[in-house]
Amino acid sequence: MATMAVIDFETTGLSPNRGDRATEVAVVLVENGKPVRRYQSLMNAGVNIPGRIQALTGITNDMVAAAPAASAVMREVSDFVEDFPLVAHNAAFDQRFWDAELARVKRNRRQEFACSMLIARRVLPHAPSHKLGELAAFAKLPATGRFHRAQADAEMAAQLLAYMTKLVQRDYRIRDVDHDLWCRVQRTPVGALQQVLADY
DNA sequence: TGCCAGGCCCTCTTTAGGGCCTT
Repeated sequence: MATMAVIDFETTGLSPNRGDRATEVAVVLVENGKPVRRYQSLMNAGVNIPGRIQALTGITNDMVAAAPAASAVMREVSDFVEDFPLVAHNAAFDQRFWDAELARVKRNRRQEFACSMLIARRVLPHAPSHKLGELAAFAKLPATGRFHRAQADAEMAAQLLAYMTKLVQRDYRIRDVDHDLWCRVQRTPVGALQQVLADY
């Protein structure tokens, strides 16, 4: 099975278009559902972190002030990710920050994102919520650390993906559940998974 | 203090509105 890169950003807010910046990034490279390499770093973008965000993530202005420059971290994590296809929970969010922070170091994204939240809505339609933490509890996944820290959330998203991989392998007898299949799943209309995967 | 964005998805829909997710 090809390698996938599960990524998570912590940021100062929701929108890079409104000046929000990344404060931490973590990537877990997974093969056959198992983590094989990890990258994590706080990053200093030289901007203030609002108090409510510091309370949410536990990442303070002092922590980020002592961290490497955002530009250096983005070059490093971009080299780490290479061309591996990306996965994130609510990937539209992480994709916006990945693209925006890469653009600041004159780089471009070279691969597609799959979204574990869109996949979970289809594979786990009866979960009470599709928040990462709620899905982790629903699937009884082992704890990875403090929620809303990049490393813990990337590890949890990787575990969730492995959990959903096993379900699809079991229910549809598809041996090689790869990134292309996940992209197909997230484009599948909600409720139509069985029809779409039955003949895969 | 409360809000901000953007895309998906459902419904009391499609000439729209609002909840869910991410920080």
